[in-house]
Amino acid sequence: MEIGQRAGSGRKRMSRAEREQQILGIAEEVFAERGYQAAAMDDIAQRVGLSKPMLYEYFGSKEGLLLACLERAKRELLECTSAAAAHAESPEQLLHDGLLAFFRFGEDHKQSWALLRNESAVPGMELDTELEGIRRQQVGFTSDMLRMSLPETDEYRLEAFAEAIIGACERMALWRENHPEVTPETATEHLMALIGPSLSGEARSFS
Amino acid sequence: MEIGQRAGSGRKRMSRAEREQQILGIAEEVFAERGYQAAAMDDIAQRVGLSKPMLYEYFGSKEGLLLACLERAKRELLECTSAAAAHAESPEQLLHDGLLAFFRFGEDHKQSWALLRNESAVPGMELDTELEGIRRQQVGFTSDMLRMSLPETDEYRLEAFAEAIIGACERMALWRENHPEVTPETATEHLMALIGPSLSGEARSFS
DNA sequence: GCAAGTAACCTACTCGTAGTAACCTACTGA
DNA sequence: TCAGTAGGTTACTACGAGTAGGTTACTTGC
Repeated sequence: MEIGQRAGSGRKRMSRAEREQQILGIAEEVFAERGYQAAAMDDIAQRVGLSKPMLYEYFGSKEGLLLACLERAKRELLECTSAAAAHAESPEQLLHDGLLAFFRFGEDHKQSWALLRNESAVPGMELDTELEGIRRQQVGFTSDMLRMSLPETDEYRLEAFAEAIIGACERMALWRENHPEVTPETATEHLMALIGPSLSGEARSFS
Repeated sequence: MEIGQRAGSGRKRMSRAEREQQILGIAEEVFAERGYQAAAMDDIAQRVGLSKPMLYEYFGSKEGLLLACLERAKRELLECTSAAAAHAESPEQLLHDGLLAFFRFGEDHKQSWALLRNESAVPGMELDTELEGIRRQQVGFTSDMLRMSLPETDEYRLEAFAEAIIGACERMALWRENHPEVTPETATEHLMALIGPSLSGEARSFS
């Protein structure tokens, strides 16, 4: 069957961990700039300077590769926001700093953000366990911040609030893309104006 | 080249408009149950009882077909919410009724909702003009509701609030899928508790 | 009633890309 | 020095989006 075999001759061999990180970086780049569908595995492999089957060896499938990228990006985002909120001095400022860090993340890590904003472009089930775990962490982290402001509130409502706030953030981040004049500071200020009042004082009940 | 040609013999011919609606219905079904990627044009065509090229004749591409489905679903959603809000008697109730209608939509139109919740699964640019137009309408409609509660507020902030609230709704609707015990009424109550306070009285400013 | 025109529809392809089988080679350590 | 293995390859298959080019059935003017 005449199989040629000179291709890898001059190339550098890397350890699994090294390659994994290198691939993730390049894949994030390609996914971010072309979108999930249009990004071809062959293309990614070529940019890495490797052949396609290696990508499958490392990540199992195209979806698996995307998932790994998303996971890394999400973790980064979570780290940014929680780090920023670490030195807050009041519950209110805690939330404020977290929001601000979130909006700044989009500007400081354009590539990761481009990936995350299209997250749902992942094809089949987004019920990936690993990813869901990080999502839970986000919600948990947000709930924790809220608990400072609303100590008497039941957990269920806290979680609902957390989901709502995360959703609001995501959508506002998207909105900001069409309105470059809206700075992270302004966006944060708007959001604080919307949800701030309910956090200072008892949340009222409408039934 | 021996081209066969008995396939359409017993089938009904339909006018363009008729077929279009029929195709949209079935495509929505297939997209909703399998997701965008996994849905095959051949499969949709077969269920319609038509051959694939006709789908391309009518909608240009797979993405075009999805877009048409989304458009219809979004219009339905907008109609539901605006109809529900029509008989409200106070600004507060206006918002309440709109939110409630939104959450109920997910239960009453499961199929359309399944489509909308995966909206971003549309591959390339989601900058489709038609779709963007409907999105603007949603934001506009929400802004209008808010304007009743916050007559003195500048338009920019109203739009920001609208985007944030829509985002919060979407995310809470997703959250509800993992928590079937949360009724539309409860979800609405949570959201009203979160954003209600800032709508009654002057929105404060954090700087 | 019968062309001529057109709207609706078909079969049979091409082509790109995800994923796989089967094989190779450089480095490691006993 | 050579067995074992981690890292790598080429050359496929499978499948689905999109297309070229032809056919059937309905409509309309004469």
